[in-house]
Amino acid sequence: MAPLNEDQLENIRNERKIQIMRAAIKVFATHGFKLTKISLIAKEAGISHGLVYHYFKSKEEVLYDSLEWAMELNETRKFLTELSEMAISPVEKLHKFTKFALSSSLSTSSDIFRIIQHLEHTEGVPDHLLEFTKNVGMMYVEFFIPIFIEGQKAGEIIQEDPEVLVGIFLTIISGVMADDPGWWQENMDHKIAIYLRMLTTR
Amino acid sequence: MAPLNEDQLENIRNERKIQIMRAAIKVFATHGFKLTKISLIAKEAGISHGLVYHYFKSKEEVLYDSLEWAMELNETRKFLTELSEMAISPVEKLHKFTKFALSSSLSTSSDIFRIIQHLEHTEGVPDHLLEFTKNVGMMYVEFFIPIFIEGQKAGEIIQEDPEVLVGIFLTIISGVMADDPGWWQENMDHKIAIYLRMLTTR
Amino acid sequence: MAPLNEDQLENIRNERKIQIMRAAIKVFATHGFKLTKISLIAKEAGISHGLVYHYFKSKEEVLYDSLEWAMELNETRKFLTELSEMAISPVEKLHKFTKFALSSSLSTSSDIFRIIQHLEHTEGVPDHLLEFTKNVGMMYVEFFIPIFIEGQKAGEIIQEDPEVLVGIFLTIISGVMADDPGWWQENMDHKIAIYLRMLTTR
Amino acid sequence: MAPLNEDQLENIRNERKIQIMRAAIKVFATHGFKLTKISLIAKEAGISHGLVYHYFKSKEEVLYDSLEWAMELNETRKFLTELSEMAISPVEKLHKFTKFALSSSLSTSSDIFRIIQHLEHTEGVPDHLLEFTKNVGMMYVEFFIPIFIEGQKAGEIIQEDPEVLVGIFLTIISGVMADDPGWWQENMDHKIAIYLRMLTTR
DNA sequence: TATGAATGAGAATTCATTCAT
DNA sequence: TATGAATGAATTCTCATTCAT
Repeated sequence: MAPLNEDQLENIRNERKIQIMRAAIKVFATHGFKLTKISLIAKEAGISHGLVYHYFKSKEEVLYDSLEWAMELNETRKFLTELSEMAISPVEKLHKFTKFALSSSLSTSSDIFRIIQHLEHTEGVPDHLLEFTKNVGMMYVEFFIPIFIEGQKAGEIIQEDPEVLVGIFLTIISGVMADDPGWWQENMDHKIAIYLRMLTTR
Repeated sequence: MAPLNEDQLENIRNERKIQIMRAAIKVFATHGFKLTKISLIAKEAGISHGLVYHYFKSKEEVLYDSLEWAMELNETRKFLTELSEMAISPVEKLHKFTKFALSSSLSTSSDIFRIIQHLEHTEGVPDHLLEFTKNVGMMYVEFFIPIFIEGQKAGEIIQEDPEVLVGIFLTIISGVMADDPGWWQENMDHKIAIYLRMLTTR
Repeated sequence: MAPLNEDQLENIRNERKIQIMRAAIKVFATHGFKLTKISLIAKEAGISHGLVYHYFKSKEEVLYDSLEWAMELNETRKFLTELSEMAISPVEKLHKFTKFALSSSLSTSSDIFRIIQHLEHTEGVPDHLLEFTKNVGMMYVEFFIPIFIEGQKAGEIIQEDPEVLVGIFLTIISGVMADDPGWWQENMDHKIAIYLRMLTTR
Repeated sequence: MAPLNEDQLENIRNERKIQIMRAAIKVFATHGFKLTKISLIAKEAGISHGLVYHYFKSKEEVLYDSLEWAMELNETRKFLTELSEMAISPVEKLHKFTKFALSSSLSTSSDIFRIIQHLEHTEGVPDHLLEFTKNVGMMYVEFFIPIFIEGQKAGEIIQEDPEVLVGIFLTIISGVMADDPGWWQENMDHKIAIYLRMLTTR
């Protein structure tokens, strides 16, 4: 067999990396940074722990690269894009988003959420990671502000400072996702409807 | 010189123990069980790490005793009692409670909340601690159910299964307290008012 | 470069384990369980203390596995088998055994003896270890009873309850091995001959 | 009441010291030096652990002083003196001594034995303690040599180098005392009689 | 003289990281 | 690229010793 050419090698390398990062995201989300053992990531990825250090310099780099990678292919971002293009009312958009956030507890996107929340409450997080988390938060806010304004224009959403409303809307979702998403799984639509009453006119 | 008499010793012992437990609650709330270092509790309490083991058998006992102690003097419990006796409407009670929960972020009561949430999401927590956390949760639910029913009778609160309403009300507060209480400090009354709209009739 | 193949790894692993167990037996024999420091075993084995935990879960497991391993290759057991097949008189067998036991003071077999005695006089030894020690003791008794009976039939050994005789014979050897085997090295045959007079007719 | 005079104070002081030393001998005999906790001695003596340090500089001094004290009032020494004055045959003396040694397992004298044996097998024992142990050993040897010679003259004891015989006699007793005195308690006279057969003519 | 509170050195164990193969 | 052997820093817990009262 001819030796693999560089591109192919690069591909293999990338796939290995992705395999590790996918595992890392999952494990970091469950245990947080400090309590995540490299050996657990390795096990989850089905490789030896030594190999992790061929692709990443340190545990911290595993985290950082994994987050970056996860954000790039982020389903949430995709979901937001799709959402923005849907022909439904603003409040229906909020409903859909909330449902997505709470029900996707097993997907990468909620894992990212959880990791970022961990980081925000952790001391000694390196600057570039902190900045990263801020940016992610900002992305959401900037996405929802126009939707809220639109909702207010349509008379669906109450007349309050949109930033405050988005803030309430997102901190609560974020808190709930981190705290007890399980509770919401049953009768989710109904519960979300109640939840959104705080924002809607009648 | 005569040794200290029994009362004096008892006092020192009690005060030291409380001093340690107060520190422990704070540190456990910040870092969770596993990541809390005894040395940090000791530092926070201003004593040597060895002394902690003079008063407690193990890190786990520090946690358990501290939680028990904190629950006994629990401001939340006291607050609930006072609240139940106030001559205000049910919704106003919910408002007051929410405000108390979110504003007391620097006090012991929110620390307890946070610790218990940590424990609930942690594997390998010993049974007696798990039971403890369940009981605390139950206490809140049982306190609020009657208030919601009363509110529904008065036409202030929407006609939904009270258990579901209490569930939403408490999971959100709990999640928010654990996640980002800081955000709520500014303009708290206003934000709470919006928050409660999800429960209230118009 | 290719990683080591499975056989090579298995070899390294086994050799290291044996290297550690050999060191452990020696150190446990000298200091007993509690006072044996893992760091000392590691030093004796020429490795870092961390590596011990790569091969064993805990100090207790080091002890247990080492004993098990030592018993399997146990020279004493081998010696007993050989002894039983020798064409010599029962009393000569006792002589040979005693000599073996006392002269092998620097070998693994007396170390095992010593460790087991330590364990028998120690509180809080886990059950599986206790059982282990009992079995070893029983093995010896069961081996010697027939030899004593044979000696009695041949008129070489005095007519007393064989169990009592074996008991005296073994407790003394065991005590002496643990206490002061050095004293016996000089003129051993002569001393043993005197020792055995307590059992023999004339 | 008049204050106690100096002699009385000295007496109290001495009694306290003795109370501690008595406890210490017992505990050291059971656990050996390193594993003996000062707190356990204190408990056994019914005092606080702090008080031990009023009477002794260190754990080591507790051991040394206790041994010295125990040797001075030593029942064994007394027993030896009495024994030497008894109007019985040398072999009967050996029998009586053996019985005393093995049956006094609950008395101070066997505790001393055990402690000394511990020390002999322990590294890093300070010189003055080592010397002490040697002297004790010598005392026994010197006491028994004449008895053996007398026994040989009387034709009761076999014609061998008395030093060797005393050596065998004492190392075995010492070993057995340390190892498993319990086994001998039942039918002791009978067992001792067998034991002494190794020394006696027929 | 007496107590037990307080300290800190030392030992078991875990785990990120490096390295030989 | 891949493995897991090897190291050592960090953390929990114990206990001799000191000290305030």
